[in-house]
Amino acid sequence: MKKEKLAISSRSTGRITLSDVAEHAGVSPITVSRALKNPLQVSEKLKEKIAISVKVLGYIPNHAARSLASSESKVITVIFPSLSNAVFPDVLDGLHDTLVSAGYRILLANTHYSSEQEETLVKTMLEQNPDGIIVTGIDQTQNTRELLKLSNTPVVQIMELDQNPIDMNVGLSHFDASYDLTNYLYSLGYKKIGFIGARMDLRSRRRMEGYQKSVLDQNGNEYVLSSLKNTSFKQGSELFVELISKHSDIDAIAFSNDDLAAGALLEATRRGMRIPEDIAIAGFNDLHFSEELIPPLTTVSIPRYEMGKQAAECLLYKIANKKQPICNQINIGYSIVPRQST
Amino acid sequence: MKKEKLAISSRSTGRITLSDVAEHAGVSPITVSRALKNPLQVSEKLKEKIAISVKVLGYIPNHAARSLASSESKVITVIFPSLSNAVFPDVLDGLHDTLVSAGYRILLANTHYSSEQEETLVKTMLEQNPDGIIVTGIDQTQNTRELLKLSNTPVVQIMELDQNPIDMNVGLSHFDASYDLTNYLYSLGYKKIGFIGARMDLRSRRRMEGYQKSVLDQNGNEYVLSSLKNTSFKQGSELFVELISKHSDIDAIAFSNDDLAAGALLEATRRGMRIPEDIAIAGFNDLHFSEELIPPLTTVSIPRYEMGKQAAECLLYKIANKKQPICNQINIGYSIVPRQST
DNA sequence: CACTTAAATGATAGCGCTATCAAAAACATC
DNA sequence: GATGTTTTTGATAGCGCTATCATTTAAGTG
Repeated sequence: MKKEKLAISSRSTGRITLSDVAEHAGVSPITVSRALKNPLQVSEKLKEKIAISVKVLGYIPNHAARSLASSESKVITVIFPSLSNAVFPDVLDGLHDTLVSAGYRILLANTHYSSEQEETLVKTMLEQNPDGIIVTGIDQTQNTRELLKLSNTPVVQIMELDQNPIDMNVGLSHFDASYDLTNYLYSLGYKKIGFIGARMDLRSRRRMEGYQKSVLDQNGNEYVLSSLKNTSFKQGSELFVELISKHSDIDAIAFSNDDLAAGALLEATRRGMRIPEDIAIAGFNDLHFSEELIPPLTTVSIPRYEMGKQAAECLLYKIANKKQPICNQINIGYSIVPRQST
Repeated sequence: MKKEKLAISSRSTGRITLSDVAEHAGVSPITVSRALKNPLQVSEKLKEKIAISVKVLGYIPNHAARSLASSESKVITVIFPSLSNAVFPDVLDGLHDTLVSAGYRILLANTHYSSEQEETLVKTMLEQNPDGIIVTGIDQTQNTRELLKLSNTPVVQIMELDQNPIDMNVGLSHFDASYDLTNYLYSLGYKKIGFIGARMDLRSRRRMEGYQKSVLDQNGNEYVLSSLKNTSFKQGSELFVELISKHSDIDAIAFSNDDLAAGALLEATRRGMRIPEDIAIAGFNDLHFSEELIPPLTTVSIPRYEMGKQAAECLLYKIANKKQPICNQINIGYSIVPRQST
C-alpha cells in the first residue's frame, strides 16, 4: 500500500506526509489538514482518530508545503546590526517571547553595522516570504526601503524614531536622550563636559549630536573624542585616557554607551581619581552591570525587552488585521538614571 | 498576457514568479531555474537575458517552493538556552558568519533553559525541514534525541562533550576546566576555596562538580553556595556576602561565571577587602570586561566564536558530503587565564 | 560531410499542503 | 416526513519551483 506511492514518485523523501496520516485514519487528506489547522471544523470523533494516527506515525508537518499552499510563512525576519552589543539580545528576547508564543519562528540576521549587508540580507530574507520583518534603526538604503515597501510585508523599524517610517516604528530619540542627559550634567554644576563615542554607528552619532546641542545651548565648549573601533571596556579606558590628557580640566564625560563608560570608570579608579569629585562619568543603555560598578553609573535606561515586545505586538496586530495597524509609531521613551558616578 | 494567468488562478499573490521571468526572457521556466541555481548549465547569452528580466521584473525567488521541490531548505536551526547570557551571542556570531556566507539562514530559538521547551522547539523547528540543527549542551530529553535522530538531519551539539553524541559534537569539558582552575587555585597556596554558582544550568553544575573533585583530591573542605536565580553582578555580590559571612576564613572563591565573579569583586572592593590578599576571586568564560576589572579577573577562557564557527563547518561538511562527517566530536578546549584577582 | 559525443534547452510531472467549491450528513422547522 | 439550514466531509486543482528524462543544438572526429 506504500509501495505504489514509492513507485509513482522516486523523489519521495520517506517522511510521513499528511496523506499517509489520512490513509491511516481512514479520512481524506483535507480533513487531516483541517484537524490540524482549523480543529473547530472537524468532529470530535475524527479529530481523535487523526490525533492517534499523527502520534503513531510520528507525523511532522512540512512547513514549505504549508507555506506554499497558504502563502503564510509563520516566519518573522529580524535584522540586527550586531549581536555582541548587549542591547540586542534583550530586544531579541522580547521579540522572541512574544512571537514564539504566537506560533511564529524567528529568522535572524546580523548586518555587522553595514547598510550594504543589510540590503543583501533583506533581499535574501524576502525569499522566505516572511509574515513580518524587523529592522534596526532608520537608516536603510533607499533600495532597501523600496524592496521592503514593494514586498508588502509588515515592517517594524526599531530602536529609533523615523520621521517617515517604512511601515511601523517602535523606538526612541537617542538625540533627545543624550541631550537630556547632558543638560542634566550641566544642571549638576559640571562646566566642561566631554563626549566619548566608539563604533559610531548612527545611534551613537545621534547621541553625540544631542550632546552637542546641549553644549551649544549652554554656550559651553565641545570636547568630543570618537573612534570607529568597536566599543568595549578597554576601548573606553583608552579613549578616556586620551581625552583627559588632552583636556585635563574636563569635569564630566558622557559616553555613547555603558561599556565605554565602565571602562573609563575603572581606568579612573586605577589612576586614583575620585568619581565623581575629580571626574563625573555617565553612560548610555543601563546595562546589567552598570548599577553594580563602583560608584554606580549614571546612565540612560531604555526599555529594551519592552521595545522588542511592542514591536512584535505591532507586527502581530497588523498581520491579523491587514488594514489598520495598531501603531504607526510608538515612542517607547527613555529615562535618565542618576547614580553616584555624577 | 498576464490576465490569463490571473484568470486561471484566483489565489495568485501577485508576486513575480519564475514563469513570469521565463516568459519575459523568452525561455522556459526550467532554464530560468537553472540560470539561477546552476549557472554553468546555461549559455552566456541566455543567462544575460534572464538576468535582465530578473532585474526588470524585480523577481524574488520563492523559498517555500524551492524548498518543497528540492527538499533543501537552506535553513539551519539554532537552539540556545538563553540570549542574555553573553556567551551565546558570541557563539551565534561564529555560526552566523560561517553559515550566512555559505548561503544559509538561521532560525533561532531560545529555550530559557527548559528541556521541555527545547523539545517543543525542536518539534516545531523540524517542520521547517532544516538542513541542519544546532542544539546547546548534551542534556536533551530522550524524546528530543529520538526526534532528532529520526529526522535524519545533521545535528551538532555544542558547548559540552557528549559521551554518546546524537550526531556531531563541538564543545569542551566544563568539569575539567573547573577542576583545573580549582587545582590552579590550590597551587597558588589557597587552602579554603569556595564555589558560588547561580542559575545552575547543567554546565554550571558540571563546573561545580569539577570544583568538588579538586577539593576532594586535596582533602579540602567544600564551601558551596548556589542559587537558582539568574546570574548577574548583583546576584554575585549577594551570594558572595552570604558565603563569606558564613565562612569568614575562606581565602578564595571560584564562581560559575564571570558575571557573578565581577559582582563579588566589586562588592569586596566596596567593603574594603583587598583582592587577592584578603580574598581571591576567579570566574568562568572570560567575558569582555573581565580583564578590565580592578584587579583583572582570573578566569577560564573558552573559544566561543571559534566554537560556533567549527560547529557550522561540521554541519556544512556533513550537508555537502552526506556520508562521512568531518567531525564526530571536536574538543575545542579551554584555557586558564591567570590574572591579578588570584 | 556523415557520425559520434557533449552541451544546452525544454516538456512533464510532482514536492506536500491548502483554497475553493461541491456533496453528503446531521439537525431543525413546520 | 418533506423542506430548508447548518455542519461535516470530500474532490479537485494548484501554490512556484526543481528532478527527471527527452529533445535539440553545437562541437568534435576521422
